[in-house]
Amino acid sequence: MVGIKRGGFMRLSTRGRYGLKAMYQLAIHYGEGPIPLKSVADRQNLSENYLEQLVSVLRKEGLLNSVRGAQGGYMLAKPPENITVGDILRILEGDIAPADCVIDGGYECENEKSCVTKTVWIKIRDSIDEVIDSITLQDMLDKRQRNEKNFIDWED
Amino acid sequence: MVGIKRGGFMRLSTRGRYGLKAMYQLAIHYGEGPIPLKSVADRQNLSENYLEQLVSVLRKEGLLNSVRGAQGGYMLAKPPENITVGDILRILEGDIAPADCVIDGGYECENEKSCVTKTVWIKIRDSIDEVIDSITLQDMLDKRQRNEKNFIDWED
DNA sequence: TTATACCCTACTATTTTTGTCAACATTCCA
DNA sequence: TGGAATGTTGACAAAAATAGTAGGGTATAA
Repeated sequence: MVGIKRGGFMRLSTRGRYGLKAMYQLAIHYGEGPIPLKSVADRQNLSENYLEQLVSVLRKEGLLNSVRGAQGGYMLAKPPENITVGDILRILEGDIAPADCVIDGGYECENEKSCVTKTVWIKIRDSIDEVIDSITLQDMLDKRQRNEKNFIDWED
Repeated sequence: MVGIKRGGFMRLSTRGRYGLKAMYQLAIHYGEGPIPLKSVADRQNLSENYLEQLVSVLRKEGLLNSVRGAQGGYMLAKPPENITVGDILRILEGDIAPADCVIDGGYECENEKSCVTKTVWIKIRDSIDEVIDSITLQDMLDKRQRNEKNFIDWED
């Protein structure tokens, strides 16, 4: 079984996972001015340096604004209802693509028109797209509201 | 951008991709007796040794039967309509899991009950499950039938 | 008895992931 | 005005996963 075992399937990397958690946390504090990344990293026990790399990309792509210096930090560049999970994941992880041949403008295999497995990858891709594009940060905040009874501090 | 760039997202490894292609090819020849793996590997320009590792797992899990010796080969252990894409991918790639915390019996994070990002991973997982469990090899054969005008030899 | 083909295990090269580290720039506040 | 807080950037590196390669063994048909 060497070279065969595998941890999982369709897994997101930490980039997407940490990134979404960070964005969610910033959404909770939307409207409160800049939030230092250190507070986000501490809460979630992540490397601040590593998270910084992710957040930096989100800023360049226009999802976050930053304020430098003391009392600075990061904040959402748009209201939570205008940012979807898909926006975040695509920036951090790239396009959704079970296989190369379903990336727009990407590699195409020789038998493009009749490739049957490709139709499977497309269905998978479309179904993921539908889910992540339909959930906004505001939806997540609403969900949190409904969970308030079980609320645990570190989520904020 | 160092350490930041990434090829894609929710990508299958070659294990799942090659494995499904191989199973599809064997489905095409279902009922014709054992098909040598070499013919499958040649058609798809894959390493026979590598494909053998994948196919070996599929056999152990009961999706394939094998016949050793000259004129031997592999064949589906069940009719194509009784084998789903999900059966194949789960055997080769493991359980579907955008994140560890959504694997049954797997790791659970501290704030289990109120974790909002987890609900996102669950929705993604369920939507993939629904797609791959609903497509059988027979469905893929039917699709091929409808594509017959564009039919290209190597797909067989 | 020989060629064909499955069976099994070990090894390795490459790529991706997941960070670390250090130097620097900007801003606030005492 | 100076230092502490904070964002900005790029180089580097350890660890894990992926994608094979290699080669010997075993069973069977012809």
